[in-house]
Amino acid sequence: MVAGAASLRADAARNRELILAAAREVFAESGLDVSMRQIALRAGVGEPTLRRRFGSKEELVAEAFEDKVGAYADLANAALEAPDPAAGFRGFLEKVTAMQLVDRGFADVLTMTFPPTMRCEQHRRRSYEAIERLIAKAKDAGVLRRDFVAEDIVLVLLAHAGVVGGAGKLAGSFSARLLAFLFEGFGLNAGDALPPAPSAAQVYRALLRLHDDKKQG
Amino acid sequence: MVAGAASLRADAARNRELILAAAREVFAESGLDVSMRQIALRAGVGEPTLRRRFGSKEELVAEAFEDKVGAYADLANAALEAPDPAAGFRGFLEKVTAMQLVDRGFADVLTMTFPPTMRCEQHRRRSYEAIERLIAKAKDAGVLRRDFVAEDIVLVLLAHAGVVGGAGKLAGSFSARLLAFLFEGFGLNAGDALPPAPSAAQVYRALLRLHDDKKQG
DNA sequence: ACCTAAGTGGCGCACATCTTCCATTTAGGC
DNA sequence: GCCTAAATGGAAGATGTGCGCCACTTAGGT
Repeated sequence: MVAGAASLRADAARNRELILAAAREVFAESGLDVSMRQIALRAGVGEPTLRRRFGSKEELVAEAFEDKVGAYADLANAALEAPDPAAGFRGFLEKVTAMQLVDRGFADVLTMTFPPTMRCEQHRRRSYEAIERLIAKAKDAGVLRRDFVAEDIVLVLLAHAGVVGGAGKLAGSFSARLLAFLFEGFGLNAGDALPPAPSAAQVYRALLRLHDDKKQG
Repeated sequence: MVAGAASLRADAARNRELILAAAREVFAESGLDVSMRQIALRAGVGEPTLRRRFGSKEELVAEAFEDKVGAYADLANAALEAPDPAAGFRGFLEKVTAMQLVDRGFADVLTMTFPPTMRCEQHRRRSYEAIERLIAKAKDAGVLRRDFVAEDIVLVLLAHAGVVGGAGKLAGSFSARLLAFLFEGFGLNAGDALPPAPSAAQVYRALLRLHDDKKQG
């Protein structure tokens, strides 16, 4: 087979893909804190099989999200092509946070680092270079405050992950509002109107739901 | 005894306080995701004793943080007295986020809600009223954007909790920088310089450390 | 068709957590 | 000082998790 580990028997390779697909599903729904057993169950294979293919959860996570981290790096590079530096920079953050919004596992992956040998980490480094150039371009165009640094992107991803992880059904609403505040703080397109805020009752219910989740797991 | 549950034998009441003190310590260090056993161990009591006094972790958390949530509400009210509305509002958020910074458990507590009967929740409601007035005052003084709402405070607390929870040793640095960006986005004291950013290498190590933490537990 | 090695998963082990039961201990009114 | 009811924690059950053994199955070259 073209992909994956070298010289794997056909049925084994198929199971490997089943596992990766299942892992992507489960991680997206429930974040990275799921048991290997749940993933094996979803994939329809036994636990030992999962463990044989992926020695640790770290390996599984890295491989399951390799494509998405690659897409993340591609996004950063694509943003460099945008004619308007402000729109490019802003669009990049909007797209990335949207990915965090629909994949709780990916939100976590974006805020960790892997051993440098993994492809995931190489994508991350590739993205870093693009991001630095993206920032420089925006600064040169005068649309981004000059004391902004590439590490602030990590700050954004951490803050956004915290919001989407804790806001339950209001994640989308809070996400858009956080971005609006931050864009304003970054010096991008000053004076824009905020997206609508949730009501106090909605917030109360959303935080109560989060609380119930913690009780269960 | 004056405090706590009614008509508890002296030794039982003492153990109750030991448990609360231990819980505050452990929660502050490691967040709310610690086992009841660890808390019992730290308190020097058996698990069944802990469970008898506090039927669920929810109760224990609520009581352990009651004072801090009360202090939070007091902060909001005290901020109303500040002569400068901008400084009052800003100082409130700085103090609250500082509390999140030194107490990982409190950071989580601030972003959940409890059943309305608990004192914790009553403090939260008290704080909500003060915050609404604080916001109105700042808006009237023209130092806060008019589309800001009280629910955005929750947004700040969620985002900040995400940052301090995920940044490891860089929590302080990231915290200050996030606040600076948000204050700018809120329309407070425009044009301030940012606090210094961490280096790329520091960020890499901090996120690697977070990653190791996840591997362990 | 057959045979061998790769692949598989049921089963059991070790460990951590939450929960309950009950024999022992101890506080504090008398 | 005694005696009772309150309080305690060791021990054991139930569940969920990571891990390894080993007999069974099956792919795929011959």
